[in-house]
Amino acid sequence: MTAGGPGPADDAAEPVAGKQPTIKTIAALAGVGVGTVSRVLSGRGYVSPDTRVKVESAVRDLRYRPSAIGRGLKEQRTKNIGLLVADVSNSYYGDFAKGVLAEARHLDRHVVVGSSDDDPGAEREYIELFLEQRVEGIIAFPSRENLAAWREAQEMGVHLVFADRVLEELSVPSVTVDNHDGAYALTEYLIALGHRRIGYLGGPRETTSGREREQGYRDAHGDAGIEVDEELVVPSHFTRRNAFANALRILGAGRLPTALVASNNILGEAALGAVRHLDLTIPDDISLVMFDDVPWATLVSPPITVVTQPARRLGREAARLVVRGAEFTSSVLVRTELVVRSSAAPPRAGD
Amino acid sequence: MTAGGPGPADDAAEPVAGKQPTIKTIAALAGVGVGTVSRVLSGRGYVSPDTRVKVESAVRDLRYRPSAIGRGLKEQRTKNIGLLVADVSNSYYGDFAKGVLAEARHLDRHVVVGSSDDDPGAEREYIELFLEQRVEGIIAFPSRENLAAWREAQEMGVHLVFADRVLEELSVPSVTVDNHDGAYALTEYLIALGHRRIGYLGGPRETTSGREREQGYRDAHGDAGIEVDEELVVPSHFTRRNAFANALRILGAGRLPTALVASNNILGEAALGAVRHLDLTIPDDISLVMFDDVPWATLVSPPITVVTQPARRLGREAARLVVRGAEFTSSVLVRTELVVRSSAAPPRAGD
DNA sequence: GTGAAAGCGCTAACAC
DNA sequence: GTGTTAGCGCTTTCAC
Repeated sequence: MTAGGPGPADDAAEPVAGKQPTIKTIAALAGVGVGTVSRVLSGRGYVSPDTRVKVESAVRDLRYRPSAIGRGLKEQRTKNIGLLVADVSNSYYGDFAKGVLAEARHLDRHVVVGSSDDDPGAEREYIELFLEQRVEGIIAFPSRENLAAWREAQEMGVHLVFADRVLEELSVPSVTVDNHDGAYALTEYLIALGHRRIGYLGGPRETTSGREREQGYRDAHGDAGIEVDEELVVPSHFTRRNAFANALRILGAGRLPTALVASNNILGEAALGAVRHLDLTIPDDISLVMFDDVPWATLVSPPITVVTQPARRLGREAARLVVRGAEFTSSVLVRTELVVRSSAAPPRAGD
Repeated sequence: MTAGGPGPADDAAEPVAGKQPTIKTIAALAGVGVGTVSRVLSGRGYVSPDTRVKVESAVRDLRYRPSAIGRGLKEQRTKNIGLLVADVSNSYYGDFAKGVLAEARHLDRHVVVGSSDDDPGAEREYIELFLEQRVEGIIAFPSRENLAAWREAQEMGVHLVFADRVLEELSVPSVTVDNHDGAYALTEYLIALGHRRIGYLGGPRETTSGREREQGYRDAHGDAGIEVDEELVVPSHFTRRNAFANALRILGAGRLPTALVASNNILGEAALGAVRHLDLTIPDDISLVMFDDVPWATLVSPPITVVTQPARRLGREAARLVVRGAEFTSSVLVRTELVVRSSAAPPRAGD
């Protein structure tokens, strides 16, 4: 730092591979006690300017970095938070993670990430791991299969924040969008265009978000006095293969629906793929709308009408809540927004 | 575990919020010494079956989880590795991260993630943070601005693995694709179709990958005896706004190129957006090919011809290398693969 | 104002 | 076989 540029040799103060200086090393070099070094570093307590300078220069010379492990042991907690998503490569989770990371950095926290691939076993392992790491909190898209594990984590005093869905048995703060509202808006929009046979490619009914969205779809029908054709309502897992097969199933129903609602980005991708596969034209043969405003929604033609979830913002909120150790009552619920583009049109006469 | 189901009260053995049992607690409950508990848990050394049972049951009763902090302090290292990407929400990095996480889990490692947004300052902070955390290794997409910091990390004995690009001054193992080859294949393919005015929307020339890809584009021209029109070669940062502006710049050049190569997914997205913005038709008005086989490449019409990078596999390899503490000479270089779809066609007669 | 020392949870060396 | 103990790096209390 003093000389500017990577000058080859100052003295004998070069750090050696694998041997990191400890606070004791610094104390010795500065000719003071370890307590003093600690005081200088933390800024707590008084040190004479003279001593301070000596310590600081020793710190620089040896490129000393206090060990988070040593500190963590003493303070009985880390500044780490665990983030558990279903699939890091899904851009929705990616956006969410981005929000978490940004806020975490801001709050001087570090994020250990797990990707469970929707496998409850993997989820469980990650919970266990986070607990062993003594993380300060965990942000997760939880599955009910691990209810007991989540409860235990909570009882151990780990701050929990759930995202997207909720486990009703547990009083855990959450960040979610208004799922019912979003699905309702999408469906209502299609109904207003004149559609009466609307397919619904939904998420698993095991999650609250899956159920809420489906209910939104159903309520939009009910409020318009339209009956839902159960053949057109298909819950699906979020794997690409599964989603594609289920999309085909809807499109292969007795009579082709005139419109289709996909309840997240993976399902939307599958729906679009299936539509293409069957050589159908959007919106002439079928209208398509979906949850999540992914980058490709405006790249395809026609651009897709969507309901957006502010994933990044939800991530930021989650990080804030988890660090604060917020109560259940501080849960964040944000509204979705309908973005109308060109993938839906009135059904053809005769349909 | 014994009773199955979350039975309300066994005894007084319920864990209390915030107070986690330590090895000493277990030892006391089992009526043995802490060393014995440690031996049972680690499986090293002998313990009588009798004692083992007592310890194990105490562990279960108290839901004891050994503290990674305590262990880390003693063993002078953690099982954490740092992963530093430019943008977690970019699906390329997401895929890469997925590979890293999968392999890390397999190797019993945990991953602390940072997202630098291509900001060298943020990158530096993350390096610092990883070092304080005493991570075992770091996987990163490095920027040359932090050469000194990376060197220092290496000197401290932290295992480094670079991805995508390389810092030539440092002898660090890397996982990369054959950048030159990929860009060459893309360009050569266009030339074979008859194109002579091919635009190139590339990455920053500061990175080795940016330079190598551009050189591939140039060499394909050279080998075909075609001169490159410098006006058509535009390096760009990977921000969406920047990329879009640069794409427009190429498409607004003196004479419209008949084809365009985008050197990664963000640039491809921008290129496609710009093409749409100008109301050009692919491939009639212009052919478009790109690096990275993103999900949307087959969702748009016509589907885009790409060169694929096996991001997930690269992530796995990176994790393996970093845990092994591999040498520079174990660097992994994988070939790209040209996937021909329908976004390129011979130029129109007269162009 | 500063040094010495205890103790956080764990492992490993050593004594029994 | 098993208990005891030292010590990992740090913070903090308590004498001086």
